[in-house]
Amino acid sequence: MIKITIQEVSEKYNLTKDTLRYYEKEGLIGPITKNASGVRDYSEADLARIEFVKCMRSAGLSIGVLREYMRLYDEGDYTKDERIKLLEGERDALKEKIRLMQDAYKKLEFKIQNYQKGIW
Amino acid sequence: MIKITIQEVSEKYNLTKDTLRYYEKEGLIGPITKNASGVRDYSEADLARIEFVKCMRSAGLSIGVLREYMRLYDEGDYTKDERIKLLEGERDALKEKIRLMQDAYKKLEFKIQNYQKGIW
DNA sequence: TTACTACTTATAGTATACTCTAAGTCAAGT
DNA sequence: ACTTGACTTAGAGTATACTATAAGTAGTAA
Repeated sequence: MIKITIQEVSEKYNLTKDTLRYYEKEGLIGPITKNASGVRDYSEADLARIEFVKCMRSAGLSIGVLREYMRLYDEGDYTKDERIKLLEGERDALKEKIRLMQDAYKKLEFKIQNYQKGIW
Repeated sequence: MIKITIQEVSEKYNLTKDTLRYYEKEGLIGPITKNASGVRDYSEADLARIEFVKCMRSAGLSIGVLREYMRLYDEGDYTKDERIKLLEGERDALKEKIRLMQDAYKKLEFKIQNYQKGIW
């Protein structure tokens, strides 16, 4: 009866079962359908959303922002513009973060290459 | 008598005074010399280190890693190889993080450009 | 001298994102 | 029937990085 268990999802995306339940509780994914015994059965759509959430979390988007985005989505089509604005804001913040990290990367690389000349 | 106050450093680097004292307590900077009244007076070398720490923090290097690096530095020249290894490790981790963020950036950009086609 | 402001310390509190524990349920194998 | 193992929940605990509070000191201006 159960097709995709939390165990399988956990292994596929390298997220702990606790994290998957936590994301669900926080409204980032799901609610996941459960069988008669209350056991979760993930759909393909659930998996696609998990992949998206994982990707965004790895880029530093907060739980709060992702929850807000999903909340807007659930509110209906009329929130589309607001959702796009939210995504644009996150995209711009991400761009700046990437810039800072690339700057740090260059500094680290220089420091490693010229270590003897460094102060610390 | 005092040349560079915590107030000035705070404004120059856009770090709160609390954060500057916190970094010092955690061994990331200083110890900063204090005048007879116990008030901090930052040197140019202190500032350079603060700038480095700020840059590395903005890239996500942890307090723990930066403390460890400074601890090794204080231990002496013989820790040089270990320090370089530490920096190389952080550089590689940073590279991977930049990759993940660029991936998320592209996904976000695509989602924004093709919003109507998206699922959420 | 008094008032004000900026500094000091130690310690407590907050935000974020998990991560773990306890107690219990359920289905399958022996 | 019993044991095993994976699932469930609610809620507590942890790690990281600040951030705020309280109580006190020191220097300056009126």
